[in-house]
Amino acid sequence: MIKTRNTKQKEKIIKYLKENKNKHLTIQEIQNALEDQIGLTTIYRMVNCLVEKGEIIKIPLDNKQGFCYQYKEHTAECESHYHLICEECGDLIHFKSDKVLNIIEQAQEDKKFFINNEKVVFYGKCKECQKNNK
Amino acid sequence: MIKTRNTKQKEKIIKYLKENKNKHLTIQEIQNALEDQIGLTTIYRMVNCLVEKGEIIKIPLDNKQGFCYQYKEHTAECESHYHLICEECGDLIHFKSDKVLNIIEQAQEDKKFFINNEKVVFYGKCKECQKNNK
DNA sequence: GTCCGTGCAAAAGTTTTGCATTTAC
DNA sequence: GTAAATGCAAAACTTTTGCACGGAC
Repeated sequence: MIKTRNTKQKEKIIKYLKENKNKHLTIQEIQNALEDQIGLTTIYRMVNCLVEKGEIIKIPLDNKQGFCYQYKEHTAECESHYHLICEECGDLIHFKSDKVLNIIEQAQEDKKFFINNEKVVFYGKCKECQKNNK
Repeated sequence: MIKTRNTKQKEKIIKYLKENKNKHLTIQEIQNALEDQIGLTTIYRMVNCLVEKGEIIKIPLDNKQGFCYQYKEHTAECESHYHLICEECGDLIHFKSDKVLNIIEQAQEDKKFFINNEKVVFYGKCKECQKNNK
């Protein structure tokens, strides 16, 4: 499914994703943000197309079913950021560490597995949730 | 939802999970494996209860909706294993690396985020799928 | 004019909930 | 006997599919 034509819907979805490169958006959030109600079907199709083309990443949510999406960052500033997802509140935090690169190399050597550098996820408990239930 | 009573269903589900500590099972796989058809509802409730009690982990699947579950390993042999999930075929591979511990410490320091050592996921492409589409 | 993209409705898949029945204690 | 666990049916939710219509080219 490769979308080649320029449509108003396509433009608006991509514009919104680009304006929110630092956020991880669910399909619902994308639809709610776009005032002139674009059909869910269209958003799903567009987003899946962008995932296939490698322009955005798809991250599974932990505490509920579904996924969130994020435009890939190509600036130096946001390079090599990883994801911390709180198992309790579902919050998604960016995390930078050059140590992950070593692991990526090791997986390549040990298992011949190619790790997608943009999609490394650590689940656990965020600062706030740690406070709340102790 | 705290299950306290001992029932046949509970016993069988836990027995099966324990016997398959090295596997990541979906709800469907658990149901199919247990000959005397235990209701899906019961399996969902039991599994969620075990997740809450911290006896098993819940890992989101990448290429389709849903989750898989695995009994926590407490033996030295399986300690500190992490997960490689193929974005293409959905295969889940175990991976050991002591380098992850450094990252866990760093997340604690930088972000005050407590990473669940049993739930570290690297998405990417497995050996076979790398071969298949080049 | 052709055919791709959209959006509605419907379907498919996963997980949760309500409720009557069964079972553990 | 009481309260908890089970399991069916139905609901809730997310995602996909079929199909007719509209718009891009």
